Amino acid sequence: MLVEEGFQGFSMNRLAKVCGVSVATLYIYYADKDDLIKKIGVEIGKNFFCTMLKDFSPDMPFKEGLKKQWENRAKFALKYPNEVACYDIIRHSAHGDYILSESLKDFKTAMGSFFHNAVAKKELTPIGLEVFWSIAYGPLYTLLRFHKEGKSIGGSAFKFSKKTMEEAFELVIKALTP
Amino acid sequence: MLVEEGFQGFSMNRLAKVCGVSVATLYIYYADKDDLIKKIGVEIGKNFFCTMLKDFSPDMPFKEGLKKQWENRAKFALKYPNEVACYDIIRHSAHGDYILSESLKDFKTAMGSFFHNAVAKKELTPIGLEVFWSIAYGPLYTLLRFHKEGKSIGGSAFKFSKKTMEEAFELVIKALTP
DNA sequence: TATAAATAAGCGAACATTCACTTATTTTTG
DNA sequence: CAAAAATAAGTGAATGTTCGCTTATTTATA
Repeated sequence: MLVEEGFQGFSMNRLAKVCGVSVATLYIYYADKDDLIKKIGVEIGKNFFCTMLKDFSPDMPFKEGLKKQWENRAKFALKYPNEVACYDIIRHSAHGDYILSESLKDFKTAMGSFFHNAVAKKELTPIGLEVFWSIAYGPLYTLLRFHKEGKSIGGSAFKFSKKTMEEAFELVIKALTP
Repeated sequence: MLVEEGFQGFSMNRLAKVCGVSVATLYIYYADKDDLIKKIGVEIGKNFFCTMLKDFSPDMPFKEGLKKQWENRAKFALKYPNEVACYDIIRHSAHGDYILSESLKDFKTAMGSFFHNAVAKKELTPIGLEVFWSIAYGPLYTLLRFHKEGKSIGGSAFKFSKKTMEEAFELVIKALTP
């Protein structure tokens, strides 16, 4: 409902009707509407970041590790487009901060280590953490947004593919490695 | 109101009260709530993309042209944070597609020319348009999002600066130029 | 030019509907 | 049969929207 109709079309009464349960039943499992939204957001976020770290270790060689993260991220986006879209909506709502801080908890430590390891091993140009992040993931996120919207800049049709991803990935590596 | 309280806290009656007019007056100028939101979104979007093209020409040398776009984009984000945040909220609502297609109309032609010119002049590695866009602007957008949220990955405080922007920009140029 | 007619702009109060949430009752389960 | 789970049927408050009416400005008429 959130994805298809946005926050405006999302209400407890309508949700209950669609689910085939009474409104009151919702309030057995969730304290209130905010609680429900938060819990959905956190649940998606947990899965999201858990998937991101699959077969990944902060000790991996930089290029290999980043590639794995791109693959995991892309796989999740393609497999669960609704969940991703829903997460995006909730993150852009008033609960955004809470959701993010809650779901990033485990993820951020792993990423911090990965970054510092790579710099120490001289596999990564020493730059600010934010700049690193923006170059390393910004392009991927942009491509996935194009895919979600079904079209790229200019309105022409676009579909995310392994080939597109690898083309972008090589350029990112070119930018980040000494 | 949209920025400070989100879609949930935004109603026609409250808007009218804050504006110091009657609710009925709003309906003289806007057909309904959706119409009002759309028109605000399109207005911001038009300004947004107009600013992006200030002092820019598709014939400029690639590096110079891209730098100008980065500067224009960053300047707008820092000067009108509320407008940008509002635009972001509306774009993530049910009206997102309409707003985007409406405000991108003029912008996309200029960007297409810029891209093709640069490839023809061999100032830009020949790649897919979407890959180009993702590398060229993805990092900037990511940095501006960090700035808006006031913190970067991991929760540490972050403030967008010219220095940060230039560090990222040089890496993007490194990735995109032959 | 003075006055009447027409139009534009705005308003408060009300409309039906929907909202998040609750209570009192019934059904299911162990 | 007792506890837990689910429900139907509400609650008042808030929602988007409209109605009948007033005030201010412009245009047309005598």
